[in-house]
Amino acid sequence: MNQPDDRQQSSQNLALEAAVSADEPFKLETFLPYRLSVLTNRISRELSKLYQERFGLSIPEWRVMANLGRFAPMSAQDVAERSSMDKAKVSRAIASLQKAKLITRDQDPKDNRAVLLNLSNEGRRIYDEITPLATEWEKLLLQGLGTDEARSLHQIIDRLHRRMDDSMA
Amino acid sequence: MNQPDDRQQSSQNLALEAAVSADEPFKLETFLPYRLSVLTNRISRELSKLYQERFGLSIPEWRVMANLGRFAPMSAQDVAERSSMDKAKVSRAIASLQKAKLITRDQDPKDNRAVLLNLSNEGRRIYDEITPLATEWEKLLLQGLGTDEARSLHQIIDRLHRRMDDSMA
DNA sequence: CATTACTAGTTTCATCTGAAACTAAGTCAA
DNA sequence: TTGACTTAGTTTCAGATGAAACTAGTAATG
Repeated sequence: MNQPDDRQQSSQNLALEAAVSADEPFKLETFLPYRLSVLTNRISRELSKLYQERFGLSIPEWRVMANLGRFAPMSAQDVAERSSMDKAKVSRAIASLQKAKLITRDQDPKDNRAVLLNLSNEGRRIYDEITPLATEWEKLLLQGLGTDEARSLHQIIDRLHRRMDDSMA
Repeated sequence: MNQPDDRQQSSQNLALEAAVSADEPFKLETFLPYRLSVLTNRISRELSKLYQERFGLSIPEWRVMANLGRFAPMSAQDVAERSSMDKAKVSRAIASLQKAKLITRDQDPKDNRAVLLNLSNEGRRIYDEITPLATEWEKLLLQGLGTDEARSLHQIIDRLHRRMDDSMA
């Protein structure tokens, strides 16, 4: 009746276990990439309401604007790098932002392939409207943490990025 | 062409700004939801190679398997809740896993709408092959952090989830 | 029981997505 | 110069996505 379950052998049988926990069951609920992903998607979904519902901006569109608001003039390539979005996505976001007249697109005099992106006046107006809301939202979220933890989180993110740079890719 | 941009003051001026004032420019590069999203997408993309390239599993498919490996038998609904994926996505992942014979799908005797999901033998075999690799990968990633930081990160994730539960949605 | 409301899971639809092909422009080297 | 190579950005294509409609079964109320 009781089917033998040999997939997880009791550790007595395995005197020579490697230290690396081959017999420990995999715990999804503490698997960090998974946890990060669940949390982040949740946060993104919620936050995106802020600019989707009220301003009709998609996430990629908002990201382009957010980058331009801070670093314009930039090329599409610059935006893609800074935002970790692929260039097709950036290209599409740029196209629709231009159609909505929220950004301007001028030829780069130094490189005829490239394009100089800026927020339009209207784009800047919207940017100036969204950013305080975003900041406010973030502040609300971070009230779940102590300032030490918030700082710590930033540091951890830095370190994980560095780790990815070095050893994971 | 080049409009003067008086909204974004050159950063030298800002060293002494009051902490929270409304006139501080929005700093995308320290905006936490954005940073989390960039990092997480990067991690997910990289990690997913582990089960995509070698086992042909998509991210949703692997998530379903990971949940079943740990908590089966479960309904599709259970999986959706646990993994924070919407039910359509789960449904599609289940369909393709069943086609690949990696899971079994039985009627729940207590509720004819619901379905009892389990890993098949083959599914379990693959699960048992992937999980040590995933664990290993995670360990590699976490070598960027001290154990204190890793623990702290888990706690921070918990707190942010709680914060979302309470006040953000 | 009926009627109504709800839940599990699937399907449809319009949109979004990433990868790769593509166009056009710049660079390099002989 | 020319040709080979690289880069910026767009487009194409096949597949993935989320929202909402839908089907079928369950629960709650009278």
